[in-house]
Amino acid sequence: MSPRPKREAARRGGKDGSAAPPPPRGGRPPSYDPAVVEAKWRREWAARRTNSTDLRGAAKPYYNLMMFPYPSAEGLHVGNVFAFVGADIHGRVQRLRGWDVFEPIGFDAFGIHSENYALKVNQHPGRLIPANIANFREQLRRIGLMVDWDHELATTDPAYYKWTQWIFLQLYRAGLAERKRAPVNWCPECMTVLANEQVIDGFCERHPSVRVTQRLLEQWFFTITRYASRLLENLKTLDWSESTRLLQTNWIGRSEGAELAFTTPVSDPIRVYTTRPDTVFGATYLVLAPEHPLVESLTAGDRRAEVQAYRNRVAQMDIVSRRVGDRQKTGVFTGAYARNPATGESVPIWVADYVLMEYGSGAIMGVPAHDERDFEFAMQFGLEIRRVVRPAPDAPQTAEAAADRLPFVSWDGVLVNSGRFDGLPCREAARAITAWLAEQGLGSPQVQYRLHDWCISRQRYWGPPIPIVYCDRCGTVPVPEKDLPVLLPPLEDFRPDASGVSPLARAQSWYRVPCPACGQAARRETDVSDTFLDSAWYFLRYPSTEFDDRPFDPELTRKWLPVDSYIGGNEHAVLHLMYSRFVTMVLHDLGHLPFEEPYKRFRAHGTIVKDGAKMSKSRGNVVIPDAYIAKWGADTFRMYLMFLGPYQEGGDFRDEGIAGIRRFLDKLWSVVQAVARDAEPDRVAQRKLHQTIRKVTADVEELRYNTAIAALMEYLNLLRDRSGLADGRPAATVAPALVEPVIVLLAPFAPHFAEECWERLGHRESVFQASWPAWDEALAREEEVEVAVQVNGKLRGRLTIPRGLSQEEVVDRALADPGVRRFVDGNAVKKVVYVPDKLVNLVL
RNA sequence: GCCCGGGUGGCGAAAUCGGUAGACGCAAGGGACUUAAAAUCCCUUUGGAGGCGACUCCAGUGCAGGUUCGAAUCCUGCCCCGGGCACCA
Repeated sequence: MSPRPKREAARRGGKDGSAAPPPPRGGRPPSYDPAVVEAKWRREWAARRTNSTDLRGAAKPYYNLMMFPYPSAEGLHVGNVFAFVGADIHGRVQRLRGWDVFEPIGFDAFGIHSENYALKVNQHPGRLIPANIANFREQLRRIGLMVDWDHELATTDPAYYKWTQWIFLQLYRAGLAERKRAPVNWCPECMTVLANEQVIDGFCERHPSVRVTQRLLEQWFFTITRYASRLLENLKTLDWSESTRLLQTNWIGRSEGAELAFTTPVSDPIRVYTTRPDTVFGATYLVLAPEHPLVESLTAGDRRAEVQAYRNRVAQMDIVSRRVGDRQKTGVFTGAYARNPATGESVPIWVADYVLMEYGSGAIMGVPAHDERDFEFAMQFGLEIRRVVRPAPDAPQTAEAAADRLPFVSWDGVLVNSGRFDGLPCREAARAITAWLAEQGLGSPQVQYRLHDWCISRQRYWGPPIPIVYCDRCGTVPVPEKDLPVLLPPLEDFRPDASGVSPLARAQSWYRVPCPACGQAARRETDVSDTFLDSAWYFLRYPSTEFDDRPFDPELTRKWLPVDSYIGGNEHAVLHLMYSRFVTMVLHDLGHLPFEEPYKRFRAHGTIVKDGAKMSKSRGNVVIPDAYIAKWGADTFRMYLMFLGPYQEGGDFRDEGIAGIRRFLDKLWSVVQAVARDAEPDRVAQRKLHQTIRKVTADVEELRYNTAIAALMEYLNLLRDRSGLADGRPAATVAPALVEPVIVLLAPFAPHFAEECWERLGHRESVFQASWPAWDEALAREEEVEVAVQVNGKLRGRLTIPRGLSQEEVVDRALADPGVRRFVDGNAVKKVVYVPDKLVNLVL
């Protein structure tokens, strides 16, 4: 890499004399040295406080948020860089357009990832995490983000998690935090609870030979299900990536149906939820989930042993393998019967684990003729299969209808064997039957959601303690707000053990406290809360990091929130985004926030693969950003990441490709050196410049960074051709007006490079004080256009014509073209299709 | 199984409203400069056929059909890849 000659820097008034480059060779323009330029501008930005936002004084606030990283020991991943750079470009564009942009960052430093890593390297997370954060901070600085470091935060900071605990208390007081018994995955080898994602086909992900078991533990839940319909409805009003909206919609999983009552002589009626009340005449049995509370009282004396054995077996199975869908059906008959509310017949009651207690009422009616699973179950146990729907005669002839085989599950059918409802189409019948049963008090329409309550308890060490105290006299007592934060004690031994309770349960001196209500000896909650609670509100904290007496300042919050732009990965589409929406809604309902949706606009970025394959350590194809930045410079790396594919889809990182971006910057650099005040502005280049401004403006708006960069390259190629720089004419010069706007357009992508060029072009202020260039439609307009000539839809020639020529004139000229005439060949033109200034099609 | 997204040159990709397919970049080949190399610059580059040549023709956007003056783009059916959900009644 050839350094820039001193002479050149001195002539241009550059202040940077620190490097001592060798003299230039062969009179070629001095080349660009990113190491020098980038170090210089990092210093300048810090010294001039270029990226610090005046939160109180801002006239046009714009909150540009990116998903804060988990500070791993490995350091910044290329996926992080891709995400942050894309968001940073958006922020910088908005700034150039005159907004006061606030671009904060922080660290999501609590959680099982950090803790497991700490266990692996046998170090305390309390010492590990600050080192990781320091490393991340340095890496983030090096990629040139416009981050306002005055507002950095870390979720592990007591000044932060004090307010995470405060939020728990708000939910608790609002009755939205409940303690209940729930099953968890337990790995006997790790001696810890596993998330569902850590269980692979029933085995522990870290111990492939160890079967995961199920344990029942008392846990804290936030009842997010009460917000299901609101979370769903609001989605329609948000400016979010469609893909993200869909993921959330499916996750909430709304379905419409009915709850029907099957009465029994020995217990309360059994309520079942069904989306197909039209098939109730075909319900030939009932199934209860093994955990269903009525199983006990229903089971006949001689069936007890068998039913109990079955329930025990299921209880021991891990949650994940129980839910594998293609497993053979199992079940056991209770010996009891219930009355089908439609037919009045007695149907047998079974217990089977294909019915889940968490959904609906934990009981279903078995309609084997019209449900895949029920069909399979009935075949397995020889239960009656009664057809009550036939394919509708006028319905579309689908494969299913044509085969006319059971189970027939389509809605496109008419009822049979259903008494007075025979002949009704399914949809109509569903309504009519629900209404009929409702009259008798045996049913009602019902909406169900698949969304589950949010379990926030973690039997782990590395998280914020849940601020609750248990007292024998007063029961569950919240820690008073004045006593927050409940500090996480610095336990040396934070290893989980076989007991299944948090390591904090071994810290007697910590958990033994007087009850806040009565003063008697009591015991702290020893579980910590889920990391997703930390990240559910961090965007509220950024503007208010200076305050230790409030989580978020009302005035600043009103001014800066909700977030104007949030860019992040779809891997957080459901959990993080759903939880932060929920927490925001609750805080709004409690009067703490003036808005109920946290993110006005959300865009999901894509993922980067390497050489066509997913990056992984075992494949050895992980891109380490530092190495590329050291070799090519941060600006080149940033731009390459944005160039390799559409931002919202991701792309394929290939080592060979990055050189092209560097060549582009090198060429632009030499063009900047050739700028001369007195140079003639070239009309053709000027037109292309205005077209480029127009295109880049439109592209960055939609995050189409790859095509924006392509447009800049195209312009540079033309400018070099027009000015004679391409063929190395030593005396070639370029007018400033043809270069300066390009530096501004480029600045969001390559901020250090643009600053340096801007300064060399004679500007004192940062390029980010400039404003986004405007284009002039008149100057951008082409006077001559090329029109395609088709004969019968096939391209037969091209015409260059003045813009706006009439159809007749274009047809005349087309027919005069010998290449076109050959194909017309004396035939009459029957029809002409003319798209002005674009295309003419002669139909013979 | 269900719900999304995608399939375009040797490669990453463009084509924004149904209107000239392959912009931009990489790689490759050829050339210029150089004692030489690197770097740089220029030219060629979808496949096939024809012509000394400027060029011309045919085919072509996963596959098979359809709608249209005209389809990468819209419709129907199918194949493949990626992601999400997954016994949710």
